[in-house]
Amino acid sequence: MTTPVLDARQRNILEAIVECYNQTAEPVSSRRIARDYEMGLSAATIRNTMADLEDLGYVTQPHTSAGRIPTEQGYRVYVDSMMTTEELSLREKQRIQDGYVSSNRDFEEIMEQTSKILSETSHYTGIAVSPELDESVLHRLELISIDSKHILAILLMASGVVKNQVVPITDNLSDEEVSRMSRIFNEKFAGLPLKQIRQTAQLKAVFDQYPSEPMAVVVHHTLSLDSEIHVYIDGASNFFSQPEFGDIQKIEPLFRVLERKEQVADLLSAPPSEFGTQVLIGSESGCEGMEMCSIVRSNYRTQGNQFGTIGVIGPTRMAYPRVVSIVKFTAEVISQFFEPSLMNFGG
Amino acid sequence: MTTPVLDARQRNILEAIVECYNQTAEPVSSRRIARDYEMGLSAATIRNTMADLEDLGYVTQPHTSAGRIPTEQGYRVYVDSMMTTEELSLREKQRIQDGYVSSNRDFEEIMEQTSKILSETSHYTGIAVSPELDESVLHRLELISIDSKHILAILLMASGVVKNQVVPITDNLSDEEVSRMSRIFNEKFAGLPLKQIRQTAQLKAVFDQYPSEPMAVVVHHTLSLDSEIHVYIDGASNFFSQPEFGDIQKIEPLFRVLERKEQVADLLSAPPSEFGTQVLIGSESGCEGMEMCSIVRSNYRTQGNQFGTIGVIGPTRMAYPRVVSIVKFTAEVISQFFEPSLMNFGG
DNA sequence: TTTTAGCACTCTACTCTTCAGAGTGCTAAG
DNA sequence: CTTAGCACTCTGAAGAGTAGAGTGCTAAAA
Repeated sequence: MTTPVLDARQRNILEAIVECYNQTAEPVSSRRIARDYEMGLSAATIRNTMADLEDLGYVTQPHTSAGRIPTEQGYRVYVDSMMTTEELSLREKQRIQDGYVSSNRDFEEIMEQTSKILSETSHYTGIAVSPELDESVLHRLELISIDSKHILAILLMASGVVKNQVVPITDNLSDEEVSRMSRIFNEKFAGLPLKQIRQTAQLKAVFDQYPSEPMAVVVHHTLSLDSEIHVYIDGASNFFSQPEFGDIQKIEPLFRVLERKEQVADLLSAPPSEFGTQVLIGSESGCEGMEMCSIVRSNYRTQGNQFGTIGVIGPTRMAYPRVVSIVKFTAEVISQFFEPSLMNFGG
Repeated sequence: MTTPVLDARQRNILEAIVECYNQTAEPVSSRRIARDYEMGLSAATIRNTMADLEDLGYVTQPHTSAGRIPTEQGYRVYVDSMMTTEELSLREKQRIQDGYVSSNRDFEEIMEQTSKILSETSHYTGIAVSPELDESVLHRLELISIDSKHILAILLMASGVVKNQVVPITDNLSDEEVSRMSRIFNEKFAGLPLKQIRQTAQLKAVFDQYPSEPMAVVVHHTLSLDSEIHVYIDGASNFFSQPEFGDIQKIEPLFRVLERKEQVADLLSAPPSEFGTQVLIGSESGCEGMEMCSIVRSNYRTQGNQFGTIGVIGPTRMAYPRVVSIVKFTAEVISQFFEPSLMNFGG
C-alpha cells in the first residue's frame, strides 16, 4: 500500500490538527485552525481540505457535527515526517542526570531510577527493561563456602551485573576443593554467554576431570538462577490525568496489561533489527488494551554488548517530540553508566 | 469511649447486614434480611433494630429511603467479635504452597511469588514487604578482588539474604591485603546488626590497626548499600472489579498511594508491639486515599529474627474471614522457608 | 479555477420534568 | 413487644426540549 502524497496545504492542516488535538484532547474544528494558525485561509477552505484528509484516512470525526481528530495513520505521518524533535534544554538534561546522583550505580537501582525519571519528566508512564541475562556474558564465577551445607555462587557478568545463588551441597568441601571448582569452571566458561554455558554444561564429559557429583550440583544450581527479565514501571497513575482515560472502561484494560510484566517486556523489546528510538502508535503495538496508547522506546547498551530497553507509554495523544527526546537522551545517559571507563571489571 | 453492648438480636442483625452488604455491595433493606436470614422477625421489627444500630453508629444510610450499610465501627465489631475465621481447606493450602514450588528459595523471588499468591487467592491486592535490612544481623562479610580498581563486597546476612556492593578503590590491593581487610572487619562486626555497624564504623579508632584509607573506603561503600525496604505488589487492578470503585474519582487516589512504595511499606508495617495478624478498617490506616479500603496484614519471621510483613489490601467490603485465613497461613508458609533446617548458614 | 460567505442541517450535551420503585418511619392494632 | 399498613422520601431511568458547535453544500466573489 503506497501512502498518497500530501500537498503542502494538506500537510500543514494535518499538522495543525495533530498539535491542536494533542493540546486540547478535543476534536479540532475548521474555525479553530483558521483562527489560531495563520494559514491565510478561511474556515470553509480548511473544511474542504479536512474532508480530503478524512477521505485519505488521516483524520476522522467522532460524529457528523464534530471537528476532526487524527487517526493512527495521521499520527504516523506526523511522527515520521512532520514533527521536529526538539533538543532538550540543558536544564532538562541536567534534571535527568541529577535523577541518578543518589544512586550507587547498582544495576537494579539504575533501572528503578530510570522508570521514575522517565515518568517524572514526561508525565506519562516510564518503563525500564533489563537485558536478558541469558544472552549476557559471564565474566567470572566466584564460589564461597558458607557453611558445611551451602556454597555461595557469585556470577560477575561482563555487563557489570552481579548475581548470587546459594547452592546446597551434601558433602563437606574443603576451601581448596571449592576454589578448584571455581577455577575449573572459569577455565571452561569465563567469557561465554550464559545461554551457551547452559548448553555446554549438559555434556557430562566437560567435567571428567573432576568428581562429577558436587561439581554437577554446583553448576546446575548456579545456572538455574533467575534469568528473568526485570521490568520497572513508574507513573502508571499519570494516566488518570488524561481526559480520554477518564472512564473505567478505558483505563482498566490498560492497567491489566501493565500488571503483566512479561507482556510489557515484549511490548518494549524491539525486533533485534531495529535499534535507536522507535514510536509505536495505538494498535501498532498489537497489544489488546493498548489501542489508545502509544509507546516510545529506545535501546541502551550494557557493557557486554547487551541491549536492554527503556520507554514511555502514554496516550496516543502524546507530546511525541518531547518524549522522543527524553527517551533518547535517557538511553544515552544509561549507556554511559555502563561504559568501560566507569564500570570496567572486564579487563 | 466504651462501646455500648449489643444484645443478641442487634448482633445478629448487624452480622446479617455486614454479610449481605459484602456480597451485594448494595445497601441492605429490612425486607431482605427478613426474607433471606431466618430470624423469625418481620421487616418492621428489623427496621426498628436497624434504627437502633444506626443511633449507636454501627450502620448508616446513604440517603433517607435506602437500606443500611455498615460503618467502620460496624465492621470493627464484626471483625473483632462476630466473624468466624474459617480454616482454609486442604486444597487451598496446597494451592498456596504450590505457588512457591517453581521458586528457587531466592529471597526476592519468594517476595514476588508471595504478592502474586496473595492476590490470586484473595482476588484483592497482594503485598509483600521485605524486612528492614538495617536491623538485620550481618553474618559475615566477604571481599573479592575484581580488578585493580574494584572490590566486590558480599554481605551474608543472618536472615539468609545476600547483598553485593561494588567498591571502587584507588590503590591496587593484593589478595592478602583484601582478605586481611575482611578478616578485621568480621572480627569487629560479624554478628551485629547493620545499623549498629554503621554507627560504630564512624569511629575512626576502630581501624587503627590498619592503614585507614582503603579500609575506610571499603567500609563506607559496603555500608552505603541500598538498605531500602522493598515492596512487592500484585493484583492492584483487581480493584477495577469492585463496583464501589467503578468511578475514576474513587480509584485514582488509591492507585496514587499504591505507587508510593514507601508509603505502602509504612502502611503494612505494624507497630512493633503487635505481632500476628491484624485488620485495619477504612480510615484506621490513617492514609489519605485509602478510606474505602481495608488492610489485612501479618508478620513473617526470617532467620535472624527479623520481621517482614505481608498483607492484602481490598475494599472495606472485604471477605474478612477468608482473607485473614489466607494472610495468616501464607505468613506461616514463608516463615517456614526461612527456618534453620532449610536455610541455615548461621551456625 | 480557487476561495469564501451564507445557510440549512445534524449531532451532542445539558437541563427539566416525570414517574416508577424501593425503602423507610410512624402509627395503630394484634 | 411485634406487626401490618400507609404516607413520605429519595433515587435513577426515561423522555422532551434547547442551545451551541460544527459540518457540508451552494452560489457568489476573486
